[in-house]
Amino acid sequence: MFDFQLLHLDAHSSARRSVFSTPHGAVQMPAFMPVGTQATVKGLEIDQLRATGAEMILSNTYHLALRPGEETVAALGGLHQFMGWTGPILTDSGGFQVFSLAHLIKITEEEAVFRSHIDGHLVALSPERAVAIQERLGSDVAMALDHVVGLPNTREVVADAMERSVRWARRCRDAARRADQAKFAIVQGGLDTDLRVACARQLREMDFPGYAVGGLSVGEPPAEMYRMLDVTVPELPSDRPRYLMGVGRPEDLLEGIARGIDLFDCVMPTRNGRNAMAFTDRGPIRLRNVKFERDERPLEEGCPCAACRRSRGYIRHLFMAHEMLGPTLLSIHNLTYYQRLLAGARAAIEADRFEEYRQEKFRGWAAE
RNA sequence: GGGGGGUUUCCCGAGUGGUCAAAGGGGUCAGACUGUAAAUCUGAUGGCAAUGCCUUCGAAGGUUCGAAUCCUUCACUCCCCA
Repeated sequence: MFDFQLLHLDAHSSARRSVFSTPHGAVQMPAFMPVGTQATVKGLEIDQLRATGAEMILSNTYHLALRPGEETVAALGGLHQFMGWTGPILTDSGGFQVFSLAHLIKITEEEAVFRSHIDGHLVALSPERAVAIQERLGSDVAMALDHVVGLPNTREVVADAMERSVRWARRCRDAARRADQAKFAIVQGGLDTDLRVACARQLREMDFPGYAVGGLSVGEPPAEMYRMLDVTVPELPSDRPRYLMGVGRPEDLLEGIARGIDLFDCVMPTRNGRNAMAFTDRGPIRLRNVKFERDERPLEEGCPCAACRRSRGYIRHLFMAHEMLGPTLLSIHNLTYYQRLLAGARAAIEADRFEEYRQEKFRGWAAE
C-alpha cells in the first residue's frame, strides 16, 4: 500500500530522486508539501492548489481535533473528501503545537495537556490519542506525537524531550490500527550531535515506514540546522522517505536535498505570500514597496502561474487596496515557485548535476 | 438680521498656560515571518549641519518668564432662530 522507490542517487551529493506511493497516489521526491493546517491551504481553492504542481499536502491534528473535531471530519467522509483534495495528505501530530502553544499546556509522561486557544477548555493529547485522531481524519501519513523544545536550550531539557519523543513514538507505532495510514517517527535532539544520533538510532530500531527530522528552524542559525542534518540523515534508513519538518526558505530546501532529505513542508510560501512577499530566482521581493508601483513586469519572467499573468504594479495595487486577491495570487505564485524549484532539483539529480543547480540558484538569490 | 459652534502636524481627531513636535486612529514608508492562534506583527512618519537647533496647531496683533491653549481684530466654515 505504501512504497518508497529510489530512482537515482546524485553522483556528487547525497541528493536522491525517489517516488513515494500512497493510497491516494504517488509523490515525486524530493517534494514540497504546502501547509493546510485547518483543512485548507489558506486562500486557495483546490484546483488552484493543484495547479501549483503540489502532489501532497500537510494538515494538522491539533487544529482539526479542536475544530471541527475528528468525528465531524469522519462524518463528512474523512479529510480527503472533507476538503476536496484527492491526493496524498500528511497530518502533523500536534507536536509542534506543544511547542508553539507551550504556555497553554502541561506535559507529563502520559500526555500533553493543552488549553484550547479557541475557548480555553482543557484538551489532552497522548500518543495514542494523536494516532486515533489521525486515523479518524484518514490522512495517508500520520506523524508520531513528539516533544519539540525551543532552541537554544539546556542539554537536560533537550535530552528529556528527545527521550520522551522516542517513548511516545513507540506508543504511536503500537497504537496504529489502520494499514492504509503510514506512521512516521520524528527525530529530536536539538542542536546536540550525540542526542540526534542516539534518537535516530533508537527510532530506526522501531522500523517506521518513514522518518522525519523535527525541532529545527526554531530560532537557531541555518548553519546549525545543516550541521544537524549532516549527522542525522546518515543514521536514517536509506530505503525510507526522510522528511525535514517545517523547512523552509528556498535555500534551506536545496541544502536539505543535498544532504539526503526527500520531503519538506513550510508555511513560508503561503504566509509570506499573504504578507506581500514573492519568491523569485532573484531573491524575495516585497510587493508593497513603492518601487513596484508602476512595474509592468511579472513577478518572475517565464513563470506559468496565474499571478504572473499580471504586472507587479497590479499586485502591489491589490495589496495596497487590501483586496483578497492579492494574498491569493502571491500564495499561488510562491507555491508554484517552490514546486518549480523542486521539479528543477529532481531533474538535476537525475542528470547528476544537482550541485550545479544549487550553485546556480544561490547565485541568482544573491544577485539583488 | 439675531444667537451659538468650529478651524491642530498627509487625513480624521485628542489636547484649554509649562511635563507639546503635540495622544489615538487612518494613510504612507520600511522591516520581520521556517511541522500556521498570523490576509499578522514591529518600527518610522515637520525640517536639519540632529544627546541640540529651527519651523508648525486658520491669519495678524497682544497678555505672560512661558501660548495649540488666554485676549483683540480679521478670514473661512457649520448649526439654530428670523
